[in-house]
Amino acid sequence: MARGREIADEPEVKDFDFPRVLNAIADPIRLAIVTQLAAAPNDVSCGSFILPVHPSTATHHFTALRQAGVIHQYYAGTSRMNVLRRDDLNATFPGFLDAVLSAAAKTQTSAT
Amino acid sequence: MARGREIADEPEVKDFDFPRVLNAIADPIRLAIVTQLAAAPNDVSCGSFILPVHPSTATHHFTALRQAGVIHQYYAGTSRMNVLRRDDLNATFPGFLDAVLSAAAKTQTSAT
DNA sequence: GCAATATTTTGATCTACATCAAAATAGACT
DNA sequence: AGTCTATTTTGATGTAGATCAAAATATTGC
Repeated sequence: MARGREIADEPEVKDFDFPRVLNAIADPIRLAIVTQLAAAPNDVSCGSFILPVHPSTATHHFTALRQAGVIHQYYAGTSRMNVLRRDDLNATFPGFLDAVLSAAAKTQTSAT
Repeated sequence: MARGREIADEPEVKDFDFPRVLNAIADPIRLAIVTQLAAAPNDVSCGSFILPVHPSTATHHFTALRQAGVIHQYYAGTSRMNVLRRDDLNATFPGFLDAVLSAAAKTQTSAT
């Protein structure tokens, strides 16, 4: 325990809003975050993503994903770790995440 | 024939760009257009959609959907008809359209 | 050709948000 | 406490795009 404090503004599953989720992943940078996170075997710290933007801009994108319910974040030491909310998304929007990931893999994201 | 002229800026299937498709349907008005179109038994004229925006704004949204490859448009008399490019989308992004439609049906679009 | 209907184009405005830089904060370690 | 690393917050800027109103265009039917 005490692995790290939770961030409080993640929506519960019952409050998931589909347009908001769509808007969150529609941004190329954020789609890159989601695909890199989905491909990683473990949780990923913010700084480990390969993104073509300034760290402060990346924070903004992580916040958008988190507040839409796409990712979960927690502190681990000085790093902030990111987890894809696969089960929550699958339960609420069946098939959506998988379809997005396979579609994104097909087209060049160009935001790496 | 001469059922109506085609509009020339619709992308071919091979040129489909997933981030662009995502961005197209991420707008609440455009998502409403897609869901209403998917639910309709026949092709739908622009004026038949129930949308909370000015007609000239609707035109802008139809253009975004068309240029992303989500819809096909053709003239029929004084009306412009809209068709969802189901087969093209399914072929390129398998499962994506169905997942979006069922997810959109679950959450209130609020843009009707 | 003229009128009526449907849609688009143009022009203008306004807001959302993606971006960066610099300063501030948080935790780990010595 | 002080330093180092990681990330966020604040502040400022710039641009994309959502919106409406008014004028223009297209097609049908008289």
